[in-house]
Amino acid sequence: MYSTFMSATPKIRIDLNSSVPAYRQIVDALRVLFVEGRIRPGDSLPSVRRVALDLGVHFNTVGEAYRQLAQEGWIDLQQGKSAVVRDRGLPPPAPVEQVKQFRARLRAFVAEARASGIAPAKIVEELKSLVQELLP
Amino acid sequence: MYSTFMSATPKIRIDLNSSVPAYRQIVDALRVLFVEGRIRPGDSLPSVRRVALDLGVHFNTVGEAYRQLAQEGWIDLQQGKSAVVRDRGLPPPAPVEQVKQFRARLRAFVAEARASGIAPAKIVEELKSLVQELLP
DNA sequence: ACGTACTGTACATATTAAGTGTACAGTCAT
DNA sequence: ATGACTGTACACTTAATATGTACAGTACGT
Repeated sequence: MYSTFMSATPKIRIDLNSSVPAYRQIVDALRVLFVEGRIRPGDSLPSVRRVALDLGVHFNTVGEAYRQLAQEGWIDLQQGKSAVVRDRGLPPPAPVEQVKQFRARLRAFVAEARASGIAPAKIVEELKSLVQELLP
Repeated sequence: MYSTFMSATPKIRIDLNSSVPAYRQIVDALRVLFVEGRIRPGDSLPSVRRVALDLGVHFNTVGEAYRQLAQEGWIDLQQGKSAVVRDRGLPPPAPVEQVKQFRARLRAFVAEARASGIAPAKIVEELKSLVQELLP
């Protein structure tokens, strides 16, 4: 029988000094891997204790992140088994209100970057790079 | 004597149901106005009570936002006077580490948008729009 | 069948962050 | 001086986050 394994334990990094809570950083980091296809349906995630050890947080913190991801439809959780990535079809199209909110938050984000001294040229570079990845 | 006045009270909007705290939403919204030059050095901000009333929060919450902005060098605060926007030269160039962090957070942000059902085309549109504003 | 070692989970507690209420102190115009 | 406006300080409540500990399901070897 083939063993279920993860395509190399995904390495994520969080900043314990950040003002954004650890469990949300974990959710964000894993969601990036899902969206970008670096972890795929059928793969399983490392255990909450393993991740907790790697990141330096309590395993319940990771558990909360996993539950959040389950609620978003990214993974299936079942007690005793490891968390497995699930095939989450296309999400329903977002309402316009949410698009507006996205625009506002994006602006705030870029403004913060500019304010912190990141050169506009650098920012443009990053934005363009993302555009490239999204187009094809 | 000329009255000190704000170039039309800047209207900002926050989401009281959001998971990001109100005072930080206020900081973010005002910083956008500063960075984009919609509020300029010499202008004064509406009082903490005025803003609080508009947004539906307590004035101490606004006060905390103002103090944060003062610390970032955007405004001068003095008891008894209204908050006045200050000329904050160019920020010192950000270290590479911070640029990396910007990239990561930007990715997380876009991933969240995609996951929530915002069409990639829409996202690209917004990104390009920002690039346009940053280039000239 | 049983034990062992691994999964995620539930819940009480501790800690920290965020928001509020109220009183205060400075500025300015009248 | 007085009144009406500024921001501020601090005690307090509430909510969010993180942890500690005990539990329950699953897989696998014996």
